[in-house]
Amino acid sequence: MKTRDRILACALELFNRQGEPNVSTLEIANELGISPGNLYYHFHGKEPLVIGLFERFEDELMPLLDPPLEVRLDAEDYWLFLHLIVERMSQYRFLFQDLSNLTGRLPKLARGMRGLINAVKRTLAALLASLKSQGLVVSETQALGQLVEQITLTLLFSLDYQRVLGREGDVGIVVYQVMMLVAPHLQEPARRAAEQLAGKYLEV
Amino acid sequence: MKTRDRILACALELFNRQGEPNVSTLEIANELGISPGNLYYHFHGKEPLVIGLFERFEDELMPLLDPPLEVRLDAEDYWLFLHLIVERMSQYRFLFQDLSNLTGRLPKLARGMRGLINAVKRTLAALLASLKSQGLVVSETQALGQLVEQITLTLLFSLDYQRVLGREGDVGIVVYQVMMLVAPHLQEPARRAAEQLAGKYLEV
DNA sequence: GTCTATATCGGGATAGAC
DNA sequence: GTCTATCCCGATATAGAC
Repeated sequence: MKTRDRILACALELFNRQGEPNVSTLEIANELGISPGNLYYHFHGKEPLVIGLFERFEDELMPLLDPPLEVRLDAEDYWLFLHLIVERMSQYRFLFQDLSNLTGRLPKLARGMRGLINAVKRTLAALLASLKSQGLVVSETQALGQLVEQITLTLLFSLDYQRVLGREGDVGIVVYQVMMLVAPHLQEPARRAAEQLAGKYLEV
Repeated sequence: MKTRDRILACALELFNRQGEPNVSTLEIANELGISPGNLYYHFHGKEPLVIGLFERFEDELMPLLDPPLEVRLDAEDYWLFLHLIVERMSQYRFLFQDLSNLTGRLPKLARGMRGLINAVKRTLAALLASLKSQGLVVSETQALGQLVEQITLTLLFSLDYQRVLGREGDVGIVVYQVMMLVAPHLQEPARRAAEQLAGKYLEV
């Protein structure tokens, strides 16, 4: 494994554990057992490091956003889709712990993040539209647009929310929250099923 | 106005504008036209400053959380209540821009914040229960519990969300989002009314 | 590519005069 | 209470040897 990659991996680990603002380049170098100068040779500071990690995240997430919309999909596909996204986000959770700061400090990151978020929203909307066309979803288009916003907000901040409350954040609770968010918009048989299934997610 | 209060006011201003991590005590002193030493005399660093501001926020918010539950209140009271809370939060928005970091760094703040959040949740739940007892709200208790969580999450992070998206965050959009969150749980006449009224909030 | 050593810089902290 | 003048420290940056 190349040093460059080891640095990225180690930085990700430390950022996730302690929060990006609380990790210095020196700390990363020490943890890896290399010199600060060496780290600087590969990455000129923390910013390129963060950008590098974000690009990885982007590369890993984008493929998940291709919606297989051809055939009829049901609510369960929706949950699976959400689960995959949340899973991936939690691997790079430091990006979302300090979202405001990071995007404020790094305009490049801000642009990239906005692009990603929009891609996620498009996919969410497409999936919802598909459910609606099958009669599984009943609400108006306006309400569904707002629902997409709510889901996105929840995806971005739910782990933070859990952390602030002192619960340790796990992936399951995010999926649970989103399911409960969608449930009121579902037609009655599917609705109850969703609420039941959501409960299962909490226990895991 | 005493120096101590001027410091607090100025710090609040700068924190809100630039984000707490991006403001140094030196900067605050310069802005005020006093010396760093003087500032240090009043507040030994940024932490007591942040705590001081939080305590003010607490004092201002708590009175709003006394729910006047005696008489029948309708959905409109709910919106007003939300509006007041959001308004107050936006005056201390720096607290929420870096919630994770701040609560991570300052355990005292974390405790206080959790207390406040719980108080808000209790009030939200009480109001919803009141609406339900009048038949205005139809959903199950489980769903309502989850709704309270969602509203709280939205209150805490919606401004952040707007900022990340590049829209400048205003108070109206938060109220709008929360209203749309509650709407699906309302009985039909009230529901449509809520969605209509919500639209108005966007234009302001 | 990697190391050691040093330079630079900014924020936080503190002493002592007024 | 307020100022000036330091000091300390950690983080970033960079030069030059291996």
